[in-house]
Amino acid sequence: MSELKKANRNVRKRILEEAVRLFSERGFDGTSIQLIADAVGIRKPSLLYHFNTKEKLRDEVYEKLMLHWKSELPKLLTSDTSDKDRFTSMIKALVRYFLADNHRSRLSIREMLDRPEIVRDVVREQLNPWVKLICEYIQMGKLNGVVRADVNPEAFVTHVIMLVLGSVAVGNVLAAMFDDTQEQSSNHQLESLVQELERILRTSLFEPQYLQAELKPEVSTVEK
Amino acid sequence: MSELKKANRNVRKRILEEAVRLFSERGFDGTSIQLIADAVGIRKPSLLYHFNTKEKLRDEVYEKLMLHWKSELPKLLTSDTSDKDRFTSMIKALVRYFLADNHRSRLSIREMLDRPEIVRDVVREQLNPWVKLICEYIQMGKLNGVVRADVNPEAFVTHVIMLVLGSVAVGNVLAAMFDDTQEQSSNHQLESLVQELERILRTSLFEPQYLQAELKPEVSTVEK
DNA sequence: CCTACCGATCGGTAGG
DNA sequence: CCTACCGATCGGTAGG
Repeated sequence: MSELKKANRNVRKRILEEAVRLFSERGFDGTSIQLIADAVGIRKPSLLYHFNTKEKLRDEVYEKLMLHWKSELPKLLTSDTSDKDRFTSMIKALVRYFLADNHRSRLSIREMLDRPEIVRDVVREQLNPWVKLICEYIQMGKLNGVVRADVNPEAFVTHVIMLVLGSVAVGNVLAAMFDDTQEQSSNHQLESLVQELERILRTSLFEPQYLQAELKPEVSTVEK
Repeated sequence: MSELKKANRNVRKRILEEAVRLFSERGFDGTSIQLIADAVGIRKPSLLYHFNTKEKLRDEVYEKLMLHWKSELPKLLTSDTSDKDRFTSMIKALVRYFLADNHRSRLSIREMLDRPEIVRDVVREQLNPWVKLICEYIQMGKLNGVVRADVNPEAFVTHVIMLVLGSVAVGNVLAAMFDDTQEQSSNHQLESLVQELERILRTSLFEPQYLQAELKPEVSTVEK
């Protein structure tokens, strides 16, 4: 019996993996459960045994996305480093997370486009306290003179997330504007995109005198 | 006969309008031609008389998106203002265009996610010369000492587009992170988002001594 | 611009 | 986890 349960859990896991991949590549409406079942190597009704409806599958896919931050944000924000380092490591964590698997960023953006009201509610309920804490740190940075006085903390944080998500999800599509030859190694493109992203954020957040290399690029862990 | 043609063109136009709206809200795969026909107030086969297939309709929707920049970019870039003003007015034009109708930004992002290879090719063919010109201006700005020496022109321009698209398309979804009460006027949210966007770009592009208010916010024309 | 109609595929169920 | 099957909807065509 425990054998069966373990086997079931493995199939469940594989269904979720293929769903993540296909939803991110083709969108929810562009992906039939038949297609997911084929990718896993099972029949459609078997998939529906694990996830009663297509909606349930979607919900679980996105739940997994949020779960990471619900557990990670508290850790990042309660570490006892200086404000400046804390903010820096926040951005690094963001970049690292989405860079490790670019399905995650595409999935996030698609969900914001497809179900804006639902994402609004989830984001508000789950992220609000942590994100407000970040803003308080930025405010403290202003008082310290580390952070520029004209920064709008809420809007700034929003743009940080937007830039990271955007760079990973569609960065190399937009960067094609500059290819005059054929497509070059998109990995190098993404790397310089992330480097410039960090420069932009660093420069626009901190007062000039604190502008040494707080945000060293660290893009070695590009994968998949 | 000319009466008929005029009537036909009006229906065609209305089909395109509803397609733009529905594709941007629900995505291509999430929008049936039946749904579009209903919105226009005609039958499905009538829609297919104007656009032989659903793909043709999609193509024309996105062609309209590109056409604007193919005609606008040359004008913006050949105006004889200073480099600094030129770059500033570029960003203003970007913001104004996408702010005027947020379907445009959602549509653009969706297409980048759904058909990355096709968008790559279109973007490379249509935008490459103009976007490279922008980079040359930034390079000149570096030599003048107006632009910061550590700017990566290509990556910077990519991020500019990403920030504008992202802010208009999903800005108020992300900004919900900060609502602790109910949803506040999302118009005000978007306004401060754009203002911070311009601050970030200005600060990270120009050398400090050229940092007066080149990019005055100008968000009064929010519509739809 | 319409009615009438098509095969294919959609998400999902019955029953084992 | 499977076979067999369901009604509904998909994009599209014939013909006027």
